[in-house]
Amino acid sequence: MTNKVEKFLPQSFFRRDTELVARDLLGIILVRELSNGQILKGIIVETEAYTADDPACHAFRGKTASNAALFGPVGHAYVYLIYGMHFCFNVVSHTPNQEAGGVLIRGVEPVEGIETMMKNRKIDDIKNLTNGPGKVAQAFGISRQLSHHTLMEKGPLYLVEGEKIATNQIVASPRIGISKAQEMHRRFYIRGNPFVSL
DNA sequence: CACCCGATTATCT
DNA sequence: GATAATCGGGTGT
Repeated sequence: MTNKVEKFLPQSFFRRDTELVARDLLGIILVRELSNGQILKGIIVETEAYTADDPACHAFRGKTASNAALFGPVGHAYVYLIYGMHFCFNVVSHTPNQEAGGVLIRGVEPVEGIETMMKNRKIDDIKNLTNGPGKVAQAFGISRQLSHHTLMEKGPLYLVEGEKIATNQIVASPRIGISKAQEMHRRFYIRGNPFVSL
């Protein structure tokens, strides 16, 4: 009869090497609280790490108005519009001696609020519901309004602890859709999980 | 299933 | 004017 208490992630979790955070975010629960009080939850199953010294990172050419969140406090959200029509959600995380960095959330396994996610996505097929960064954002109702927002406390969008993923179940591979630094293996996913994008 | 391509717009060159 | 950390629909095998 023990109540399962949601444990938030401390700032120290995000103030570490971005690649390590990307690995450790696998298995973490993403929680969305809609304005009507409805809760959406999903387990993070696919991530990508981007650091300021990486040519593929939005922060590589320095701070601008659009990538400012990447330079802001760790444990907050960085949301941007891609290809004029999709939002992508990142978790700001980097070591104290780096000025910027973040982890792109590419895939989650839906846990709660699946009906609402299907409505948001205007599809009925669970396999295509949240297996891609734009799909996650659409299913969870994440737009740029949530950029800069903290993910470390109760609110419209936050992260809580989940099941620990064994190291031997984590696969590293090249990142998707980038034209630079394709040789770096900074995409991580849970082996065999059906909500991994590729 | 694989491959190709158009949609749509903020941001930077 | 070109590009972009994507998606989904179309065509052909």
